[in-house]
Amino acid sequence: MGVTIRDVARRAGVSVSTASAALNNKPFVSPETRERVLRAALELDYHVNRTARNLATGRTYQIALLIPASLEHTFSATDFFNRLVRGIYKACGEADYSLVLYTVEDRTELVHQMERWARSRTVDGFLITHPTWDMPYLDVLEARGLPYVFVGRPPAADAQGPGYVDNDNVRVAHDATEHLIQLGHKRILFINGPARYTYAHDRTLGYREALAAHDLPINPRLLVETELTFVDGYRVVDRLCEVEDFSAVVVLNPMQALGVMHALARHGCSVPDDVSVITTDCEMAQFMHPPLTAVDIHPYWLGYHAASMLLRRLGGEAVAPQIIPHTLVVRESTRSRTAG
Amino acid sequence: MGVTIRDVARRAGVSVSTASAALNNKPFVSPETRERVLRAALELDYHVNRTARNLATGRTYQIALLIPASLEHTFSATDFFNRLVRGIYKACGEADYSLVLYTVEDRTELVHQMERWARSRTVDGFLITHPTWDMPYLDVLEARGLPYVFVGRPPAADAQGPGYVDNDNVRVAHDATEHLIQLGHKRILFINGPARYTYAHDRTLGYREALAAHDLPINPRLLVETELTFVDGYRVVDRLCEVEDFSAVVVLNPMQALGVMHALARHGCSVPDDVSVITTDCEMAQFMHPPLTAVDIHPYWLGYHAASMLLRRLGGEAVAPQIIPHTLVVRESTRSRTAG
DNA sequence: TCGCCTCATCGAACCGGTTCGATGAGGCGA
DNA sequence: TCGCCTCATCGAACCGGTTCGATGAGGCGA
Repeated sequence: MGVTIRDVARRAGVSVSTASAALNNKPFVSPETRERVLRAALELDYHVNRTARNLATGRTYQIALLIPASLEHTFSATDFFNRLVRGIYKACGEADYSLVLYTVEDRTELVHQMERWARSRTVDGFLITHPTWDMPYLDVLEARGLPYVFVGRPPAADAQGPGYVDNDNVRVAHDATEHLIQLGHKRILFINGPARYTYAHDRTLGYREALAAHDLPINPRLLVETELTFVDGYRVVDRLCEVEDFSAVVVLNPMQALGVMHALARHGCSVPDDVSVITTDCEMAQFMHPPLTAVDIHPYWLGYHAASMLLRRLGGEAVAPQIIPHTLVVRESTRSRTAG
Repeated sequence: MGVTIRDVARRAGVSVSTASAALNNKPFVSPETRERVLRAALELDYHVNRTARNLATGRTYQIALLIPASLEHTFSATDFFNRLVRGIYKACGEADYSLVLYTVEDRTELVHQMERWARSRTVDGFLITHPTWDMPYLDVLEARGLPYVFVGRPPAADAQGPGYVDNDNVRVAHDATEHLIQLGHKRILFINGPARYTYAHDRTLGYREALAAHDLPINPRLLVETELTFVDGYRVVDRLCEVEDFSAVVVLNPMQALGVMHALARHGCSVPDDVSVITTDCEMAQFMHPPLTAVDIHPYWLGYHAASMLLRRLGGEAVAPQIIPHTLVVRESTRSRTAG
């Protein structure tokens, strides 16, 4: 069945250790010997047994993507996860790494499960999305010396910490808000994600900064934190429509945005005639009625660079945080306050 | 760093082979010895090194999910892929298997890439979605003796073949069409997926059967095969609106359906007042204007049972094809032809 | 009491690589 | 010509498990 390195060595007339050295491009192998070994490998259709190599080197050439269970349903309806995974996959493929998927149904099980994953040594490192302020399972990774990189800014984002790739979420929220202010909007509802995510903190900051820069008052009742589902977005607008006055909504999650659109429609508010709406981009956004103005946070590149960063760390390199630029895509859901 | 089975054996005062036997629940170990070994393992916090076990047993306890590249963008916008993966993941977790993601950007590279995957022996078996009539890369798997299971009916679906899990696509299309016929529709546009997928063949059959059962004529111009994107759905309706007369559309893919909805809107056709539309279910469907009537094909269970089947095959069991029942979810996009 | 059988345990080989100290051929300078 | 140095190659150990034939203690019947 299997051609082993011993077969290759025999055919090339060298020892196993020399064959190994030749196949791994060690510098001290003579050109003729290397040539002979490589030809023998080719003739025998030899390919390294990864399991054996893993055991000998102590590395698995696999990384895990850890998906917080609480996001499973959120992921379902938007393409953030898919674009992220494609980026990660691309980076892994380039380095001949495999991508393993890890998730856990019950968040309270996460520390326990993380211990099992860490002990099993199935992967060389972890990619962790949506960092929160409290991540007790990181202790497990630290204790076992398993590297990890965040997609999103971790709580303690110092240069010494683990690497991360993120958008500048202060500016993401700032630019979305600024876009509406430029259109003449003054009362802007900001629907944020749950406070447990670090990005929610940053986005609140960006929203406040944009308003402050134009000397606009901040109405705390127009600053709402809620979960990331359709129903949560719907409820916020449904509740505030009657009691608060606003002409625009910043809702930087597509599922929430969908809920917002429906609540507005139910209350007889037309988008963008009565209320402008801006969200983060997903494939669906361009097909909505009306097509949604959005900030594209480029999940593919978040994934690609996060994976690349983790692979560099596995190679022993020091890494610095990396910021992926976002872009504003103006479509038809935002309109000048004074016009039509 | 690592506690090995030799440490456990020493502490328990037995040989390594006895320790291994005890830890693996072999029947010939005496109860007292087993007890001593397990206690030693617990005290030392021993856990098997999977890589070493893999090398010794020749198994990796990992399976791969192969995603056809051509579907990447389709997956992005619907939750089929996410639900499928969650089901697969669940089954893997129960058996302590890991899930590895495989895809390839360029379909012509697939055979070549499959050879690399097969040779690397990173996984014990493959889960393959969206089988087509021609899958040359299967020869690679056969040659290497790597088991695989399909999500979807393979071309030669005999009992001896590899296992598969699928909906009954004849009935899926039949039931969708029948639902419209029951509402009084007679001219029903059927937008199918590309003919290269086996399911497209089955669904055409179901559509034809439903019409035939009610002695309704089949207009070949109302039977269209096209790719699975928004634009494809849009184009079909955009083209046919002017030249063909139909009062309902069966479009069993959410992205195509979205395109259909937009094309109908652009041509001034109201759903469901002028045209009824039925699709396959995704989270988005319930949030559309109007909420879409849909056939739920239960991707979670497709994934769960396909993975379970593959794991059973890896355990040496023979497996039989399995059909996941679909369910009709009536919402507001289908309406009686004579009413309102 | 002796011989045989059963069965729990053991030791060594093995899975297929990598690593590292030892070896020895060849070239150089004196 | 001799001794030393360089460097390509080699052999053995190792990674951490599993497997399988060998072993030997204990119990049984004659």
